[in-house]
Amino acid sequence: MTLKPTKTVVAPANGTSGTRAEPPSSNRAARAAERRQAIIEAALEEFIARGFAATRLDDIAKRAGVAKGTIYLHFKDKESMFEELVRLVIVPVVERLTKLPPPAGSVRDLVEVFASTFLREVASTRRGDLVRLIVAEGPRFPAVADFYYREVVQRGIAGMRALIELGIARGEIREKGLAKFPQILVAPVLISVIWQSLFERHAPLDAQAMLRVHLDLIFGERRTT
Amino acid sequence: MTLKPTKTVVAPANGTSGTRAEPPSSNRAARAAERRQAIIEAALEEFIARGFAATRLDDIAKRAGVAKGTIYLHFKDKESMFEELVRLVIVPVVERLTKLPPPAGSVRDLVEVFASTFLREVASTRRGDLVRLIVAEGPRFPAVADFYYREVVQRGIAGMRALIELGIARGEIREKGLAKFPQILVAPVLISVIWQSLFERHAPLDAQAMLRVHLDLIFGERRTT
Amino acid sequence: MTLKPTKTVVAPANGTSGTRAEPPSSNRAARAAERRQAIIEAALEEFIARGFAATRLDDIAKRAGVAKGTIYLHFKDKESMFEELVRLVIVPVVERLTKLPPPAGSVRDLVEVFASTFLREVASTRRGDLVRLIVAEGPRFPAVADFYYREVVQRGIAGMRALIELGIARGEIREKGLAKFPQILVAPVLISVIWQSLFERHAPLDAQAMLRVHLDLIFGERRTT
Amino acid sequence: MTLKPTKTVVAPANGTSGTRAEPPSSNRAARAAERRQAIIEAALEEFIARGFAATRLDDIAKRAGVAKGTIYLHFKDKESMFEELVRLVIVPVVERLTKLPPPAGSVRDLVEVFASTFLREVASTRRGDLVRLIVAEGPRFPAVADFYYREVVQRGIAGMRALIELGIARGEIREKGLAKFPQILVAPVLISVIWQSLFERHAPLDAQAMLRVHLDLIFGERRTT
DNA sequence: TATGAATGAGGTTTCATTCAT
DNA sequence: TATGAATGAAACCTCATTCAT
Repeated sequence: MTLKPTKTVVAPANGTSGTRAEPPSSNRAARAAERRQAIIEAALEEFIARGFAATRLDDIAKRAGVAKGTIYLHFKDKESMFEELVRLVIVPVVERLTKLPPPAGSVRDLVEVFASTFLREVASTRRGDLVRLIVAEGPRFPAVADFYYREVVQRGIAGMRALIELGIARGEIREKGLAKFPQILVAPVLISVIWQSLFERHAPLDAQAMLRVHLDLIFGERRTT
Repeated sequence: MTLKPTKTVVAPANGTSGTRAEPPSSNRAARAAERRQAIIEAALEEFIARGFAATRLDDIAKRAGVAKGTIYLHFKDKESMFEELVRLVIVPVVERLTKLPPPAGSVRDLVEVFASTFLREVASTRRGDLVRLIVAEGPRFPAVADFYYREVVQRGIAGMRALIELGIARGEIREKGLAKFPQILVAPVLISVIWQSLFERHAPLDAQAMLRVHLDLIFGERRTT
Repeated sequence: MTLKPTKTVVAPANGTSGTRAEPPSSNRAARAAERRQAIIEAALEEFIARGFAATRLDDIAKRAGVAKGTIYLHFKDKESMFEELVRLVIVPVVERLTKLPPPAGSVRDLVEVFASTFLREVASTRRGDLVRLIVAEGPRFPAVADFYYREVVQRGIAGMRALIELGIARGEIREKGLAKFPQILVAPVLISVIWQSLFERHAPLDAQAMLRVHLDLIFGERRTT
Repeated sequence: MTLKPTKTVVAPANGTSGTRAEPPSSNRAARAAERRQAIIEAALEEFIARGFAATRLDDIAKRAGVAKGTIYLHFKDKESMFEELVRLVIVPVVERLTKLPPPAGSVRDLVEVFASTFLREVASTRRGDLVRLIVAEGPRFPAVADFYYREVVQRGIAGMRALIELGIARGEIREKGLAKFPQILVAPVLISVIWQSLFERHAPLDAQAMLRVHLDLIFGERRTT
């Protein structure tokens, strides 16, 4: 449950840090941090691809380019690796989103910018699959579901609700009941994420377009596109 | 929870229940069908509770009250049992839903009846978890995802689209873009299902109420409650 | 801690039970019991030869002629196998010893018969090594030490004390303090057991002769050898 | 196998404790010897507490306050560390005991002083557990058993035998057979050591008192306490 | 048809040992 | 000399699958 703040290893003076498989970087601590990062990324890929139970630590190690034992220098066991992983990936996303919008312009613009950013940065990336992973494993990992609820869902709902109430107050939103169910606002975004994972090859979905239609429903049709 | 379309197992009239000391049914074929049904139900419970990989055939057998070997008399292996299971559970639901609506009254009424039925019969039952199970395991079981897409999603989308177009034609629905994204119509329902599984203990969600608000968005506020 | 009374599988009607590696005996239960017995014997050998930690379940399985998994059909894990093993081996020995002596003749004769029996049946057999095993692993297996104390040591001490007091009352034993330390009576026996395990190849020890000298010390020299 | 009493580690008189910030000793050699001693003590504790196989070098290192790698600067590997350890601990004890008694007074006094000293210095200290450790690991470490036999047992037996023969010659000991089995003389001491390790919490044993009773058996009851 | 004991491949985890720093 | 991150062989244990009864 402790958060292990990713060992904010300040990139060593030489600029050669960063991407994987780099030649031996400056000091030991930095190399360790690199390995850790490689493990995290590899684990995320594997967990997303196979789910928790079907993921083999062997594969994670191989993908990360480390020995199996090395994983245990960074994580207590498979289970806590999974839980910590979710935190490690979610936290920076949440941080970015919370400090995002300089609240200017109409509520609709605000929502649209926000949702578009989310779609761009989450829905169509590995992090989108993470959402599906949480949906999939949540019931078996209450700690993960709890964390996700507290850090993402609850805050998200609260933020949406504030926006909706602002919209209602300003007359941008007609449907007053919406304030009770901010989930409706983000429903299509979640649908997009899941759709991409499961049905993209059957029928691609233009998430951005769908989002605009949804916002039209809420805010009324746009005059100027 | 009991699913049994199979209920056509009405005990045939012969009294030859003889061979051993079993209480309920009569001939071998019937007993086999019963066992099969028990296995299906047990497997569904277990798969939903733990996911595919973490489910043990041992537990399924125990829950079904049969020996482990018996499972292999009915299913080739764990994987095909899972795939077949999804079909077995989905098919009757789809059948029921397709022959549902005596198409009378307004489109909104139609949608509302339909969605309410769905919420009642699916979202708040074991079958709701099945949806989450498919979301969870879909990527590892393309056959399942494909089947689900063909049988449920595609038809559902088509049906929704027809309804939406009818609504637009009749003037009940203003937002014409909706016909391109019928997903929006069902988005809150899916949200409900997922919410129940993951966050119910944090914050219960009144799915029916949320649905009404959503329909208000689409059809305009109801005059008479 | 439960004792699992060795599944007193009454030897099947045919006399072909018993020693290992027998061709498939009558019924399944019997075969299972045979396997169980083979595992117990193999485990005892291995634990004695290597100690708890250094013993590999793989080797036990190999020696017992079963697959690794089979062990887990009979024992929860390595640790409880070890603990149960000690019980399984000790119980019958204790039973035999407790119902042993038809109390006739002098105390010395009684003690000598008893101790000789013990030396013959325990000290110079695999069961002697078991004593050393318990000495070795006792501190890490309090449950084993406790069981051994309750079942063997405490009873043994009590029995010895009764004998000693009888000897004192009859005038066979002069040293009255002995009743407070019955351990002295059995000390040479234990020494023998340990000596055999460790130093036999350096200098063999005639346990029976040593025992006689020790008894001479206690009861006074024998008139007739 | 090298023996290094090393206790010549008296800090040399130079004050050049400089290089880093260590409190106690002065030059490199001295610091190394200190570390070595710390490792030895830590290892002894751990081996006694857990046995050879279950002891982790990690724990030894931690307890000794050195890094894991440092151990390998002093010992070839775990196994030879164990063997060397036994020697290192036993040698000084043997030395002390061999040069102990200025042989004066009765044989009984001699034996009593000797055994009491042993009980005080060995049986009730960490070194007592070492005896149990040797009993436990002896069969797997012939080198250890051999060494122990040569250095301790053989000498001890010889010494005891000499004393016993002296006692017999002087008429202090009646039982002539004792000379053939000096083991009897020390049996209660060994019993004490083992008893302390295994059963002390069940029933404490007054080793000194037991020893006196035993000596009374051999030498006849004491007239004057 | 039904059983469940038996199997053994394969997974997670530990830990003695090495080696670049 | 000392470190401790990294390794990977090897241990324990699980569980899908088989097959004699």
